[in-house]
Amino acid sequence: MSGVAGLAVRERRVSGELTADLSRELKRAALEAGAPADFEPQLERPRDPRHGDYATNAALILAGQLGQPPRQVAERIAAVLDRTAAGIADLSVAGPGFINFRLGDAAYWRKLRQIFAADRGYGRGDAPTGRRVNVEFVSANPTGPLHVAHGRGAAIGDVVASLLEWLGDEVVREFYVNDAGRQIDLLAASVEARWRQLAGADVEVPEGGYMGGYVRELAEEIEADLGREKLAGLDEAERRRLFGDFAMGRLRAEQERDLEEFRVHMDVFREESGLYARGEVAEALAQLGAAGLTYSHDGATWLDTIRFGDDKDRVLVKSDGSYTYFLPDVAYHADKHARDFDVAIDVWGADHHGHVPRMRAALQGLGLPDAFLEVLIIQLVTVLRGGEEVRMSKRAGQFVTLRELFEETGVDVARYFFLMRRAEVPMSFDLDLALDTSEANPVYKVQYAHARMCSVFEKAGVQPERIDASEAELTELTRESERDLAKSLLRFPDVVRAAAHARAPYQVCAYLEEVAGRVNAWYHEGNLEPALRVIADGPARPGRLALARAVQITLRNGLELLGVSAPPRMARGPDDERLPLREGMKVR
RNA sequence: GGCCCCGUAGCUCAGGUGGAUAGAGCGCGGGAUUCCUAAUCCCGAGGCCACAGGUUCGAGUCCUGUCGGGGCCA
Repeated sequence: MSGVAGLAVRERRVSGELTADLSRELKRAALEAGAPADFEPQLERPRDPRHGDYATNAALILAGQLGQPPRQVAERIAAVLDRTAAGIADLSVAGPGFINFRLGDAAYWRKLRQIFAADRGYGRGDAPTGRRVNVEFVSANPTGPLHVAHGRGAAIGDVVASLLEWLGDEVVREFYVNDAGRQIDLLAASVEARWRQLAGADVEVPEGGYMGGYVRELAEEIEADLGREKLAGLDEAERRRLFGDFAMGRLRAEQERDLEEFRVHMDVFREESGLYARGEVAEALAQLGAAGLTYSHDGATWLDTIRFGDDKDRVLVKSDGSYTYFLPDVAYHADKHARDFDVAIDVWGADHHGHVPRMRAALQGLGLPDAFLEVLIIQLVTVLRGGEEVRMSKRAGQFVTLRELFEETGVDVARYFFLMRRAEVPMSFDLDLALDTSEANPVYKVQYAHARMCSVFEKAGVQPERIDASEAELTELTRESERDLAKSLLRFPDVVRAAAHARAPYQVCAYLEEVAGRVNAWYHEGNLEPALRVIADGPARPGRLALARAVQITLRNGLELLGVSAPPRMARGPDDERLPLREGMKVR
């Protein structure tokens, strides 16, 4: 969506107090070198760390304006820059005209201490933004269990919501319940057909009906609950309605229970039937008509969406007088706006991406701001087992349910796997990898790095909450691995912000894996040289324990943001015991 | 036929507003531990960034077209 891309904040571009002095002095130097008064030099983190902690391409940009070679401009800026005031330890002009900076250690250690103070708040914004955001996701029809594709949307929607909360937005997690349409009638008819089959009747599930085994179970349940005689005594329409309500109620409860166990808590379940009952659907139709955007053709009522960029107009009311699914959807979004949200983020499956232009068009027709609606398209999920795709067919009622998936892999693994890929790329969920407890599995790598720090504190006999260190103590940390690790930890707030703006949880996963890698490399040095262990006695011990504490806080907060647990220890059985049941997952 | 997403190492994927020698994990080859839990770490091999043009001092990145994979709509 263009709205999303336009909002993207690049994490490589940096801001914040760590570089405040440098930014200020750099600008001063650039002005002295002849830059226009409104010139704002950009700092970025070089891809290659050997180029320094930060770099600026200011000279390359100014070269054109000044009519001088970039390197000459760079040299000039470098010459007039006050290195002490900028807090830099080192500077170089390189490549086509980049200026690279290395900060003095003091800046890092000063900043690291703030992690202890922030603790659970580390990574969160420090003030509410005042923005109200509605994140609508999953929104499965109440006609069957949630399947794996819902799981991907659930995990991503939930974490996008969390990311925005961390920024300081007020966020509502919402599930839209399509409880009023044709699908519900079909569900009722399907249950009824199964119910009649129970008595030996020779009837078929209707065309397009629901074939899954759960439909038969529902029929059995309703008969057990109410008794066959009572059901048989009802007139057909009434019985049909009863079946529909019963089935829907059960399925909705099951969906909600699955989500809760998947650690997704919805604040609001908004029902389509309520939109009708409150007259909001008719109201939306009237408003669009009053705005002169509808017309009659072939007995149907059409919405002129072409004028807002759709490729064809859309039907709102069919020639038989019934509404299309599109009209209540429009009313629903108007309802979100009426509930005072500043932004509505819809998480949709790939099969709905074609609906985006018409929805935007309709909302524009209602006078809503274009930026109100943001749509996140989640691409398909295929499940792989033994390298083979587990075939799913909705029509035949065959699919792997979300519950089956997370019961087999565990919620942590399932959530993390859904989160670690960009939403707009189709993903394959590799069950063999998910069930692998070795280094191949990134979830465990991150959790393990966290557990290691917990174990260190236990060994050291210190309470992590009490750990702090003076700047002087931190200055004892002189190893490259320690400096690298500290720098990674300090990026966390920037990573959260960038991931939030890009609506991209996967960036948090990538970051946590990077931190875990650096933690392990640092820790490992102690395996080779006992004097380098975190808990080894010596002048560096307080600083190392403090660094370990900062790691613990950062990884724990990062995992919490993803809804993944951060256990204090990782229990692992012997190799032959770590094979969960591969046949456990049924296709239902 | 129209529209959307994607094409980067054997596999799964990062690569930002065009910028320095294109990265990670897995897999593969080699090495490290009687360890503060090795669920780890270190080294190595492995690339016409699908293809062809264009814009630019500079293109994996922007533009056009072609091919290939997936999806949506008729």
